[in-house]
Amino acid sequence: MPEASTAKGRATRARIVEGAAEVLREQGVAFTTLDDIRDRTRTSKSQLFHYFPGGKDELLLAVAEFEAGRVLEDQQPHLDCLDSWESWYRWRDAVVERYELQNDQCPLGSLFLQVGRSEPGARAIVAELMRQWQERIADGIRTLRARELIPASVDVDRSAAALLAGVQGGVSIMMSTGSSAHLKAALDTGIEQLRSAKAVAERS
Amino acid sequence: MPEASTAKGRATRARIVEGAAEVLREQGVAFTTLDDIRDRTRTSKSQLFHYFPGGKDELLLAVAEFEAGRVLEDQQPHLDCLDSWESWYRWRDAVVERYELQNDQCPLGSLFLQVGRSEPGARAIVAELMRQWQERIADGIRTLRARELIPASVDVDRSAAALLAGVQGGVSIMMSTGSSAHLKAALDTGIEQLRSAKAVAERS
DNA sequence: CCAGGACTGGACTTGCCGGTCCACTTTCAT
DNA sequence: ATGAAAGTGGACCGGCAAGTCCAGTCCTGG
Repeated sequence: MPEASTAKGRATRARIVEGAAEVLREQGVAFTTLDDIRDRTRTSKSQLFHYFPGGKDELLLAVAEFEAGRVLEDQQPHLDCLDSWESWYRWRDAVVERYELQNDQCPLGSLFLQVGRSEPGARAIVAELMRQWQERIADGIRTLRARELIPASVDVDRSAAALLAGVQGGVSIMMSTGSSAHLKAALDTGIEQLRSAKAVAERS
Repeated sequence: MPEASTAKGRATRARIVEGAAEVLREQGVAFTTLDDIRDRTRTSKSQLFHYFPGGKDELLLAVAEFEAGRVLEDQQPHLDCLDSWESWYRWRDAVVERYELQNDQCPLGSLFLQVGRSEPGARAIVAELMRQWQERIADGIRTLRARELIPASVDVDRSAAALLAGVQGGVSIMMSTGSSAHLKAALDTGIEQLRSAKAVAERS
């Protein structure tokens, strides 16, 4: 993978990835051709193959990486300070809003399915995103525990895993139904479970 | 959509759908051609188009319907009697086992992404499956409430929605990571939340 | 037994789309 | 300034897979 060595080249490469991401979100991987991407990014076939010698697969992989980065970036500010119940609800709102905006397109999900089997790289990208995301949530839960908002008995990693699963499921259900009800339900019950953990612990 | 009018015809149609489902699970929609399906089902192009005049899309839709049916069928016995904590854990085990077996293939997910945008029918199938599935879970929760294992204050529909979201997310994460940890975490914390609801209610 | 429709086989067409090629222009180091 | 390397444009190729066609064969009812 020959990295572009001039400023112009790097700009073109970036333009391709971002433009491709747009088109892919709009049309879905299955219905997007290199020509669509070429049109959108005002480039030519040779440029596409110049920057991505591995062809479409390599380009899709780059887009997947790009999109994966954005997922966390968008939540960064909220994920960074999950230290009070209010902050957890702010995060909740941010997640819901983010996915409501890009109504029924989960760029990563579809990208993964397209490249998935052939490229182990795609799996790695998604797996790594999940790992980081979950770690951030776990950090937030640990903060709560440090502040004694929840008891020490809470299984941090399992709670984080469950919460993440709820978000993923909420999003994927939203894609077929168009409604964010499940996403909200998952987030709300997940947070409430944490909040109620103290009560449960104290009673026993 | 001319339904086959002879026994032989119906058998062939069924063979096509079931065989196509197999191939699709094995290779993924993106990498499956009509010829693959033709080979597997020992049929010919003309038969494929005879039974599915709408071409590949129509066939994929039929497969989606078939797969959707199986999802609920497989859980039917457990979903039907969610009346004790033990039964909930049996259901949990059944779900985990089911998805661990078909390791990294969510037939519906990928089918949806392929046909999705073009055919509103695909959305409808998935949405309907979700609706029914959630309703079954909600029924189970209502049973618990009727037996006073959980307090009346529990929001049945929201809890069911959250649980379903957790399952969906757990499955989709499993597809990229290969691990069922998230699915288990989501199911376990979901059920535990129900169990602890009584404690929380009594304390307040 | 014999029409007529249901069903089957597979060769053929068609168009799309990933990928290649090469001629050309721009950039930049010396 | 100049030539090599980087970057760009777009015509072209070739294969693949969806979809068509028609010539059959097999049921079924009368």
